[in-house]
Amino acid sequence: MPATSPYTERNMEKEITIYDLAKILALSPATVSRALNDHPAINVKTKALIAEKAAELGYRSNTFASHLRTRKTNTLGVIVPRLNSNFMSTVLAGMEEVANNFGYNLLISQSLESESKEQANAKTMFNSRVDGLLVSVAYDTESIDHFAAFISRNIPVLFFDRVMEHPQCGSVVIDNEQAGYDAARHLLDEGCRRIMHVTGDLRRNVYADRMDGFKRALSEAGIEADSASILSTDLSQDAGKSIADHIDQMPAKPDGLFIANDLCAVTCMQALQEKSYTIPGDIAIVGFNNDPVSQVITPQLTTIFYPGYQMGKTAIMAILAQLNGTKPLIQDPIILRSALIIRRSSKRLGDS
Amino acid sequence: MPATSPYTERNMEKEITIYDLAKILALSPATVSRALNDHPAINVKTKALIAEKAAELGYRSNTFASHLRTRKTNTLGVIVPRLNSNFMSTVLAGMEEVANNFGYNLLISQSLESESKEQANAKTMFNSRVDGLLVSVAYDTESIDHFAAFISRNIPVLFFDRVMEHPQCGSVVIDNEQAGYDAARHLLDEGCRRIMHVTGDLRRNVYADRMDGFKRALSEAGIEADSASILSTDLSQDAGKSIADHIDQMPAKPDGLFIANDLCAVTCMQALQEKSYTIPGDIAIVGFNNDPVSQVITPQLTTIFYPGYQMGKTAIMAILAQLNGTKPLIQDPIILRSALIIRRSSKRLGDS
DNA sequence: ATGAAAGCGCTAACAT
DNA sequence: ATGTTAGCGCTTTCAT
Repeated sequence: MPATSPYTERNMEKEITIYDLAKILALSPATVSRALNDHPAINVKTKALIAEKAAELGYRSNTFASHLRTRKTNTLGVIVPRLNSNFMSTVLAGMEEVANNFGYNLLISQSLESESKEQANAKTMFNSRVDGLLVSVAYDTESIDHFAAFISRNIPVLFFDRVMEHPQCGSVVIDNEQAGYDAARHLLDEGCRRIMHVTGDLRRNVYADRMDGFKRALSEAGIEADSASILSTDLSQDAGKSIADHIDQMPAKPDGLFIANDLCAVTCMQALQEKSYTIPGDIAIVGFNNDPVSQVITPQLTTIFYPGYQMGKTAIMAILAQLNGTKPLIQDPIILRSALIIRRSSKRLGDS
Repeated sequence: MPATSPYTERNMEKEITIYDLAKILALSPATVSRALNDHPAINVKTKALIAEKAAELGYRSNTFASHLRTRKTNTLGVIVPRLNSNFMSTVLAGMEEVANNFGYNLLISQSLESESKEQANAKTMFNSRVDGLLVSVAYDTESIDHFAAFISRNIPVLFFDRVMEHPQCGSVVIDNEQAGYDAARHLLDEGCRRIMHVTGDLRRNVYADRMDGFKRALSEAGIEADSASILSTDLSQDAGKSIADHIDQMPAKPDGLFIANDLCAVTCMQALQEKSYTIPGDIAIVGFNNDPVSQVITPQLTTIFYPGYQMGKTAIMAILAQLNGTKPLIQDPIILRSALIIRRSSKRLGDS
């Protein structure tokens, strides 16, 4: 075999094109193209003929030629902080299901909680010409300038869960303020009076809002949420241990603990138990996310149910609606229902 | 200016092409293209000039035109049974990291454990012209004909975790047989004599191999692994409960239990505890995967560490090596190390 | 070191 | 209902 150009070396089987099909069937490429796209003006019998031949010869549409013409990619970009959390992978599963049903592909990348990686991801997405972009921002993201290129080109950008405010961007969230309120209120109802809240980076809406709800519940109960009762951490498992140490050193220990993440809460709970604190007797605990671990720990962890799958599905539907012009722009955030799930880790009063 | 659509007036930033760049700089498109691709024959100063202007005008390469010419997409397809398991999302996180470093994108889809969905996914991947395909097959996949199109076109297909045998396809796995052996052997060492194994669909290598290892350990110990001691389920959480019911009804109950999935094992364990069995006293339990829940359950669950992140990274490296011709074809499966992690759920003998 | 020109495969006016 | 034709923006011979 003679030396060939770099591209012919790898795939030896020739690709069938609409020209091949056209020639074989003595039709024009245009007719073939229309038939393959189910254009109404094409005779049903012709369509059938073409479809059959295409299948027989293993024709496959060249999406790049198509995209080059149509300027549509049928691909949505997704940027998430991490892929490997139970919540996020559930969101992605929901997204994938809907996107797939509507003929869209997902280009997924993770920022690893870093704004600079997020910027790089955004750039890649932009160059990949995604039709729309779904983002849950990183821990330390300050600005959203890296999405400006999308916005100025009218490529829809939709934030979910960890959202940023922008007049041109939709968002899908849960009511974190209410969830935080519910959690704190529940602890109050169980008789807790010195309640501590462990939260994440307060630049993120999810944590700031939960804290606001927490404070509102306390203030309604006439309790001052002083700064000592709020601890901002990275909500990692390590943080869970540190929190237990911290509590152990406090002169006036809390009798209630609201931690904005189940994994962190569970680690903290175990560390406290090792130090011989009883849960919920000494300290009642509420987590967040309804992660599988929350049902496995003893005692089972009271937590907030977080509709990840539905959030993923909703986000895709919303951005597709925007793409198809079904809805001009979803101004207001779409708010999904979350719910307090009461389990043993917080039940201090009778009734069990 | 000719009549245009109402939208062109405002806000539609025109896409800059290499032709625009060429015209502005009084160069040819060819030079611009070469400069942008860092071709050695181009003057350094020219390159700098072009790069600067490109940045200034917000030029972005049209990957479709590029792909149309080069027949490379820099995209790898990934088909997994489900996105939302701790193991799989960890694998994907590893894949994404490496792929990203090498300038590749990931097109991810889930088969939802169904062969027909897997076939549809494969078709989409094929039409998307992925440069390579990574697959962990569905629960019920019988044939791999749906990957034939890739193989015949020399598009690398690499299986990971749940693999199929094919002379042209590489694979990345752990030594499931050895892991199964280790698990059973450990239970034997702890004094168990009536050991039961709960497994998944035996068409899948991961389950068949673990079972083989299990049987080998038992037979070495002179114990017959009769059919009654092996239970094939879907390894779901519901299955975990059913298993507990089943055991509760057995006349001669097992004193050791090896369940090929942590989530299932944990649910089963909780159900057994509810029935007042003590773990490990009455029944010692070993799971599989080292899922976060395994460290949270009381007593903590002995399990097999499964290097998900590394598996993801390794799989991408292997397929890229094949793509770049660095390695012609990885005939033998790449086997990653797994490890038994002994925790309290299986410690029946002293030493603690 | 740079340029001219020919496509890659498809779609969509604009014909007929 | 079908055909003609002109690009979409890029890369890469082959020339200079």
